[in-house]
Order: sequence, then C-alpha cells, then structure tokens
Amino acid sequence: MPELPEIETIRRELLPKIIGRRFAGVSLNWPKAVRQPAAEEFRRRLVGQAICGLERRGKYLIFHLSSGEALILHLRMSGLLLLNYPEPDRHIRASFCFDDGSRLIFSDPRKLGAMWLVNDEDSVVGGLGPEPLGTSFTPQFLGELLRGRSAPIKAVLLDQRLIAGIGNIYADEALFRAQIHPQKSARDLSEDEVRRLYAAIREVLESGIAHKGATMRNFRRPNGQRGDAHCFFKVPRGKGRPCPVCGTPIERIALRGRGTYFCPRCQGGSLTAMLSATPLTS
DNA sequence: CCCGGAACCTGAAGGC
DNA sequence: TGCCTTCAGGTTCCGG
Repeated sequence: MPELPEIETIRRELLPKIIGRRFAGVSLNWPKAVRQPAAEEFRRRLVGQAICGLERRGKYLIFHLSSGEALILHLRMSGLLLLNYPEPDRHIRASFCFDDGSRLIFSDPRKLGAMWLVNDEDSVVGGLGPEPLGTSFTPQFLGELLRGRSAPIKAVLLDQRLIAGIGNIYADEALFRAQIHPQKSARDLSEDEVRRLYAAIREVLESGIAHKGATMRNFRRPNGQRGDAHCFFKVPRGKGRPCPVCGTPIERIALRGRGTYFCPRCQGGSLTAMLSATPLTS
C-alpha cells in the first residue's frame, strides 16, 4: 500500500525513536521475506548492531547500521511497521527487539514485503531513478525523460527506474490535477502539460507527507495512527462516481494491470473525446 | 523494445 | 448467511 509519502512518514516518525538503539533480538515468522542473506545469517548478523541512520529511497527504507551494513525494507502492498504497538496482530512476519526494551513489528498480511541485509545498498536500490522531491528532479529533467517515450504517461510515472517513489494512487492523483489522460503517450505531452505534471507530482507528494500519508486501506503510522492524506485526494476511486470538478462519471481502466481512475472530460484524450473533437467531414 | 498476463500472497468487499 | 468473483497503495518474471 505505501508509496513515497507513506514511507517518508514512517521514516520521520520512527527515526527519533530508534536512532542509537541496538538490535537485541530478531525473530522471523516468515523467513521468505528475507531476500538476502539466508534468514539465519540475516538474524545473526543483525543482532548487536546499532542503528545510526534511517533513510528513504523511493519506497525503500534503509537502516544504516554501526557495522557499515544496511538493513533495507520494502513494504510492498500491505506491509506495516509498528513500534511498541500493544494490539494483537496475526500478521506479524518479523519482530525486532531493541536494547531499551522497545519492539518494532513488521506486519504484512499479504506476505509480499521484503528485507535485505547488505554491505552495498546500491545492490538493492542502485537501479532507482531520482527522488521526485529531490533537487535533480526538475521540469527539464521530466521533459527529457518523456521525450521519445511511447509508453502511456502513467506507466512512465510508475516505472521506478525512471522516477522513484510514485505509486498507483499518487500517479492517478497527479494526472488528474495536471488534467492529463493516463493513457496519453509520454512523448505527446505538450510543454505546458509537462510543467503542469511536474507541479502536480510535487504537490501531491508534498501534501501526502504533510498529512502523514494516506490510509485508504490498512496503512498505519508506526504509532498505529492513520494518515489523513486521502482526505485531500481529488479523484474518486470508484467507477461512475462524479468528478468533483465537472460531475462527469469517473472511468476505470486497467493500465499495466493497475486500476486507473480518471475523469474522461477533465483529462480529455479518451478515444471518444478525441474522435468527437476531430472533424469528420471537411 | 513493448506489452499483457501471471506470479507472489491474503483478506475485504460486492454481487447474487 | 454463504458462495463466488473481483479488487487491493508493488515488483518481477515470462512469453509473444
């Protein structure tokens, strides 16, 4: 479930509580979540290490450890990190106890989340594109990225090798605000559309972080509280629900296998809209 | 290279 | 109530 704003929220709220703490115990209830090294070695090498930093890269969380190694987590669709959360949870896949008695839980109903313990973090996150809230992500960069790409603009936004951290919800939200059809070929965006999309991407991600992430489904902050970012979303995620701007029923399509919601009127460019806008006779 | 589809997993929600 | 289908905020692999 979590995208960049949700992961960043977790990072910000977790960092002050765990910085300097030392792993006292690690239990793995779903060893398949450990991608590298083997689960038992992962556990052994983690215990005793102190946390000296917590960083986010795209949708990955990177715990910098005293040995110089890095513990990397990806929550995928349903993962949660909960700190000292008292309620029972039948989806706990890993549990990290610290030297001060606090406990970090990795809960993940769908078992899709992944963990790595590596010396070289680039072996996991090295292939990611730039941070969309970083200084290297400029309107010019976005324009260059889209130039010559025939893929639908939404597919480009979701490609983590091109830009890191945008997921299905924030992609739909950015395209709605920029009034661009999700299936429009990236190379066909006008200069003005690129500028609007750039502004919309930063706006939705910054808003998401400011409101502590979106709890559409099961997202929780490390203290168990929900985020509020979804209250500020504009595209309804329901086919046929009215567009908040023009009242037209929202459409749903599958794009690269992902549920995609958009307003056929505000975001134009649908086949019917293009046909009806094209003079059929001369 | 591009794309669609399936796989990895479970649970919630909707239709009947 | 219960059964069945569809969908879910991600990533990766495989075949055409």
